[in-house]
Amino acid sequence: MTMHHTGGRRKPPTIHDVAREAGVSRGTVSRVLNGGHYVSPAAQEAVNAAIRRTGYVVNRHARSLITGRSDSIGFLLTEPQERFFEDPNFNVLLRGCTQALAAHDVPLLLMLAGTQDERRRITRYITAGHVDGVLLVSSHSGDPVAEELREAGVPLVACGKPIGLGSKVSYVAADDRDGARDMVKHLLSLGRRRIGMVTGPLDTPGGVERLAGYREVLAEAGIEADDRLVVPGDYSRASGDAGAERLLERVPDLDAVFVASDLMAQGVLSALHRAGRRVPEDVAVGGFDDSPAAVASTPALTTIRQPWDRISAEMVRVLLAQIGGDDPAAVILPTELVRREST
Amino acid sequence: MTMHHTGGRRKPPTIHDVAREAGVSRGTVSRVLNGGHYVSPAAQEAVNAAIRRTGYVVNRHARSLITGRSDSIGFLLTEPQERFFEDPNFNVLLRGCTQALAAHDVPLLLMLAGTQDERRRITRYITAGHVDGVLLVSSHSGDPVAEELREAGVPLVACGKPIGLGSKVSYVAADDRDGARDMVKHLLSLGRRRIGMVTGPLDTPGGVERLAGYREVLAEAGIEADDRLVVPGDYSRASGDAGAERLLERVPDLDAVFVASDLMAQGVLSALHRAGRRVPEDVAVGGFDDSPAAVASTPALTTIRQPWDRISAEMVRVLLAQIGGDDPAAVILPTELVRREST
DNA sequence: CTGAAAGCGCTTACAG
DNA sequence: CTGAAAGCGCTTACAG
Repeated sequence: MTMHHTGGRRKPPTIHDVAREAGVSRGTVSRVLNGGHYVSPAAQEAVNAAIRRTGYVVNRHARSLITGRSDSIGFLLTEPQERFFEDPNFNVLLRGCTQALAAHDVPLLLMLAGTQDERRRITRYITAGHVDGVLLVSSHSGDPVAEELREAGVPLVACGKPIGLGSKVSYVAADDRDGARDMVKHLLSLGRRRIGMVTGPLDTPGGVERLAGYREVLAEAGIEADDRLVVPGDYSRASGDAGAERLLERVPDLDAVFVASDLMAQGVLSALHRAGRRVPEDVAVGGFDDSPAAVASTPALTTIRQPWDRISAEMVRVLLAQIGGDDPAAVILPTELVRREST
Repeated sequence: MTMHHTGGRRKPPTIHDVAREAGVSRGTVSRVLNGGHYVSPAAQEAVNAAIRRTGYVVNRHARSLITGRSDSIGFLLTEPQERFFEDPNFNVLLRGCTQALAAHDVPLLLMLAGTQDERRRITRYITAGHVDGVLLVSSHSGDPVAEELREAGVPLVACGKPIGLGSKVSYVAADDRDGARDMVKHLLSLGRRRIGMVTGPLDTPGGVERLAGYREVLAEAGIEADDRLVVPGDYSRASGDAGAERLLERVPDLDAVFVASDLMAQGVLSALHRAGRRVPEDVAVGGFDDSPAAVASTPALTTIRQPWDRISAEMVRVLLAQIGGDDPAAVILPTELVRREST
């Protein structure tokens, strides 16, 4: 079947070969390639047959050179990468985006920009037109990259609301506040009244919104706000562990904890275990994310499911629309309470 | 600083602009861009200054069109993706490769090929020259993709030894057999004698090698082989759980289990817990990978650390060398026993 | 509907 | 060391 020898990378057929094979001009081949408008059925067919016979695949570099589009999308991760990679949600997101993009036959370039230097280099690369648009995932969303890209006119959609950019930048996010509300209402419905919270980083929209939801529901239930019940976390397991310790010190009789991520909730579980508290008998624990960590924990975590598959699909949809000329748009997706053993 | 208006993506400067600005020909600019050979220091400097002033960034499409190289690398994931994405090692690997590549200023294209169809499409894409080389991660390594790519002469390095391809294909792997040996020796040194094993998939080199290491050490210790002590797993948590159940049925007095992955070991821990066995008092459990799951487990897992950061770095190094003309090479990296609470 | 031709931005022998 | 010129593989008005 293959005529070339091992290691020899033969020259792929060009549009010229296809044209010769089909007995038409290169222009006609190109027209078939680009939607088949203004092409007779006969020519259409001849070209398609020739493409099949020659195994022709378009040279994207040549095409991009003239169209000025790269036909590829960047998946840009800024700020502390470790945190993201540790986070199982990240996987689902990355996989979802890659798949959604593959369905449109557009390759995804993975770009990591953890340091100031890398950020500068990648911004340059992007604004030079090497990708048609960017899916942006950054934690601390005061991120200057978003603003720079927006200003350079690069189509962009962020995962989560970029702080400070309002709706000038497209984004897709789960309804963090509503999710938090659901969880705290659930805890209240169980009869818990001294409900602590380990928050996410408060310079992120997710962190802020989940805390806001928690406070709202307690206020609505007529429970007085108590600052000792709120401790900050950074989405890491360790911060959950430390947070629970502090909570226990300050409010020994607390009967529930709402934790802003499942990973932190694992830490909370450990701390509670060390302190001899039973979950959920003594202390109910609610997480956020419905990540694999939620099922892996003992006891399995009651949590808030973020619709990651939908988030990734929407990010891709909005980005492609924007590349096609649409204006920026924000998409907020509902969450869902998943009850397990920890409450 | 920026003169363009929001949303307007202005045309980036070309080599022509730089040439005019520097007062030289385009050829000279190109020579500076490509290493500065045969260029006078004066011209060199003038060009560099012009590049800085204009903010010029090379158009890779134009360059690739003529060089025939894409200056990008594909990270190809074949077979069941879910499993990989569930696997924390995958993250470390992907991140490591992206970073190592970024250091060489070459972008990484993430390619998922879970279905037959996708595999065909992506193979075509790759052999058409859209990437200069491929980092291949596939679980069941009877994978036809590896053979196809090799035959097409695409530079390729696999993660783990591709079954059946011998050393015709480059690969980088941890020393699975030696790691397994270390773990089983450790278990023996603790006085355990009825040591069960939950294997990985036996159509993967890792699965085969870890089992081989287990058997070797038991044989060397003069312990008679007992097939009831070996149950198959597929690296999923669920298969670990099920495997431990079967082990317990068949050999109720077993005193240790060597599990071929940390994720499966989590499942084993659950099953043991349900069965009322204490770990490590009644049954010692050893994992493999030193993934985050190892620390997240209760008790924390004694395990075998795979040097993922080195693996990714080596994969990139070998691939770039091969693209540069080197012959394929295999790299085997040592593992390390990490003692925690489960043994 | 279709062909001939120009041109995208770059690199690379080829003369000097 | 340097410029002029050809050409990489494609798309896109432009005439027919």
